[in-house]
Amino acid sequence: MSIEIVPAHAPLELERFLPYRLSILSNTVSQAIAAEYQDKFDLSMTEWRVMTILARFPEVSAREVVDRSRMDKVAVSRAVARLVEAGRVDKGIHDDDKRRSVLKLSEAGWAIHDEVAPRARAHERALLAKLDDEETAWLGRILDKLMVG
Amino acid sequence: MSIEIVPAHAPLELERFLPYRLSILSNTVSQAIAAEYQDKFDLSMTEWRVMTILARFPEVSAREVVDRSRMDKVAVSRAVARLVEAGRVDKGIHDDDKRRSVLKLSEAGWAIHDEVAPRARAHERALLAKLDDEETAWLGRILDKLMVG
DNA sequence: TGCAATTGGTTACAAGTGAAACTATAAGTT
DNA sequence: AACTTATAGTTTCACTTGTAACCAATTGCA
Repeated sequence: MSIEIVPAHAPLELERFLPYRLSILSNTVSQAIAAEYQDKFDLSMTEWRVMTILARFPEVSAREVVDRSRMDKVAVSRAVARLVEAGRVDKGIHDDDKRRSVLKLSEAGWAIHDEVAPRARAHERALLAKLDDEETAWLGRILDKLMVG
Repeated sequence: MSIEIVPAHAPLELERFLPYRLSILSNTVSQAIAAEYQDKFDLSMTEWRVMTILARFPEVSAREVVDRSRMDKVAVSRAVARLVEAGRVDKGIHDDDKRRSVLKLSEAGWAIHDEVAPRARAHERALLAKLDDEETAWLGRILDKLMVG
């Protein structure tokens, strides 16, 4: 006959706890990528993300950047201000709505983008290199499912 | 005959970019869990993580908390200070090494732990409920592989 | 034993961040 | 048109966070 031992408190095992593992993994990867541009270009992660949005969707407003990036409104405002200040983003005013900004990368902005983007992709490849094709495929599908709802 | 258009800049597609997706997913999940304790117990995420470590490994030093949690030394120091201040952690000094702290949850700390831990686990379950058993198994293995090296 | 190097932990300062208040423009209502 | 409401974006203030400097106890070693 076995005696079942009921633990008094049932602590979480942090290192097996999915949200924690996701957090560690995500931070590790993001910081490795950020290291590619933070020192070299004096660029924050928020600024870099704004730049990637502007690279894909030129001439958008700050609002659209917020919508597309899940970043905070204030964070975007500040990132844009710094990017404009540094001459990396050109900022105009929308013709039909004077509240709206019209943002796009400047030449200098594109130059940075074109240097950083391949390095970012290289990090993604390095990460995926740890997986075989089957695992990579599963990961894609699983993330899709986890991210809905 | 098809004309191949070579994009001038090859921008990242943020929403398919693995590091970005991990970041969004991780933040969404972590914030949902944090919502369980931040307002109710005035507890930061760092403090909660320290508490989970102390729940599993009573009588450890701050150094051990750092080692086990991948958190920053200063962050842990501050979290512990607040937890002690709030009467949730008891802090002693190691017998053989007077630099070392000896930390453990107080009664009040355990009470909070025992209330929050099941809610945290419920979030994990809710997340995994989006996956079937096969996907869950793959996810575990994949995270293991991604997190080594 | 004495002194430099190391380690556990805290403090100080600067930079980053979020919530709320604010400005300016636009849209809707009567 | 006059007035309320909503939206785009910025600023302010309090709080958090990260880096580096720091203090005190311990270890290594000449």
